[in-house]
Amino acid sequence: MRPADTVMNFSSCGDCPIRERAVCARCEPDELDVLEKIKYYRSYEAGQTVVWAGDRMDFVASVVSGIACLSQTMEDGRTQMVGLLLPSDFVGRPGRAIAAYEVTATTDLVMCCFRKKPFEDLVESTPAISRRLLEMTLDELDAAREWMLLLGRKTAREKISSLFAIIGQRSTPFSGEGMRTTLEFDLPLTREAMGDYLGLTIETVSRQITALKKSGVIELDGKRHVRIPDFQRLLAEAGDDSDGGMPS
Amino acid sequence: MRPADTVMNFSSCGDCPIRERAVCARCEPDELDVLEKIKYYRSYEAGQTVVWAGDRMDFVASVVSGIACLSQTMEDGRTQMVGLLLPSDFVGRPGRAIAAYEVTATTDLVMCCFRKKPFEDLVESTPAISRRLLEMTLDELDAAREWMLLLGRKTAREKISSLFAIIGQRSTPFSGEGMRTTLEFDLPLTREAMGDYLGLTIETVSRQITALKKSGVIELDGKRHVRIPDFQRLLAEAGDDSDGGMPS
DNA sequence: CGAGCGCTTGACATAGGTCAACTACTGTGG
DNA sequence: CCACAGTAGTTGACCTATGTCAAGCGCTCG
Repeated sequence: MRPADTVMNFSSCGDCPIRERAVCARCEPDELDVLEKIKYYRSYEAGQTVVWAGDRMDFVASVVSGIACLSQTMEDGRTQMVGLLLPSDFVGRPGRAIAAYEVTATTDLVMCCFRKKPFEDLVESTPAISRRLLEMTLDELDAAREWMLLLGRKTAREKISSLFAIIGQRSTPFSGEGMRTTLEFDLPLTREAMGDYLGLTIETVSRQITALKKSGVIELDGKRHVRIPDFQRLLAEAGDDSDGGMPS
Repeated sequence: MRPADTVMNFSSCGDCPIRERAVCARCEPDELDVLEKIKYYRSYEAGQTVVWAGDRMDFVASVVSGIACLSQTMEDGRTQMVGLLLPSDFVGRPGRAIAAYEVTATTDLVMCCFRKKPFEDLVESTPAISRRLLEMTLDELDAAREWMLLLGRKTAREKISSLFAIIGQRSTPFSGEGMRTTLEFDLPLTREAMGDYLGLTIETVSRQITALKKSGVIELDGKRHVRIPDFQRLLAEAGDDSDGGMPS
């Protein structure tokens, strides 16, 4: 089975949908020209594995569209997601040849890949890239630490609420109009992926979603479509001090 | 009460004990000269708070000696440690004015501080610093993700074993001689700090330590001194695939 | 139609949390 | 030197949130 032939209705970095937020966001036109030369696109179908932990990884990449998961697995099969990669997020570590985590496509996925060696050289020579990379890495570190609080100290109900708050906020991109009170989105994750992300079993995920529905915090339309009638209420359930858990 | 007057038996960057690993590790002598001008030392006693979450923070710093903890607290008081800062680790985020986490001195602590604005300018103008900072941030991100697996999926016994494995390895600095089978160190953390780090209560920490002692995985001398007769056995108890949980 | 997958629900088990008592130190003041 | 109080840690009894195991539903695909 071949990678999905995702429609790509753009051709050059200038029209790229993640131009403003990806690792190349700060590049000047001449720097983009250099990037163009070493970049190529790859598509994956939902469910496919992009890289296995321990594999040699000869590229780094930006997520262009779709969602990818970064996860870690213990010998006995317990797994923990350690990152949820949305469009513009960066995959791979410059300077490391072997992938530390498994990367899987959760939905159909398009990535903009750069061959590793040339990209590493560019990081060294192009401050616009290395600065942006540092900034993005610091953001990821903050997100990871936020997640540590969730994993270590929150209850199952708070965990689910937090996840919905994050997905809700990120899937209503820059609707700057303050915090809209009502919100609607499709869950891009299976119950199992949610469990792996939250450190819960699939059954607990299911039960807590049902419970949140019963108390009116969320409304479901089918299994995947979620409506949040009162976003502040959701944040309260998440145990968050009103910022939805995404420090910037 | 004033900060502890810790003995500092070095005076310039050239003799600094963390010269090889800190954010300044890659600097040339002339670059160090610039750093010298904006640096100053601060000491804290065990237990003191270095910065409160939400406070304005006008410096960034390297830990020179002692141990600091980074932690996050929810409104109702639940707290989670999100970082254990050992000598050479970096504190603060360039580009951010407000501290996102609380920083406390767990032992007596000496930090090499840089005023924030001049340091940020240096990061922009000195590739040796920005590169090292990126590298250190990526390492921290890896450590945070390793910790997410621990918090989300490990049992209490595995958590304690993992913590001991990490402290054990880091406190036997570069004894390159492979993995010595036996190992000995002092715990720099109270039971409470361990609980906050591992997402456990103090009682569970205590019980699991007792249990590990009973099964002969560890030996105690007083409350704080730990001896590991068989390090491989400890790693096995930690559920780690033999690397002690510190990817580099 | 049957198989398989994603999800839900129930009954039950248990790891870890909670509450409370107790020990062992350590420092303070009389 | 002796209370004394305060801090750090341990242990026990009990409780509950979450995991485990098992059954079943409602899709979609072949």
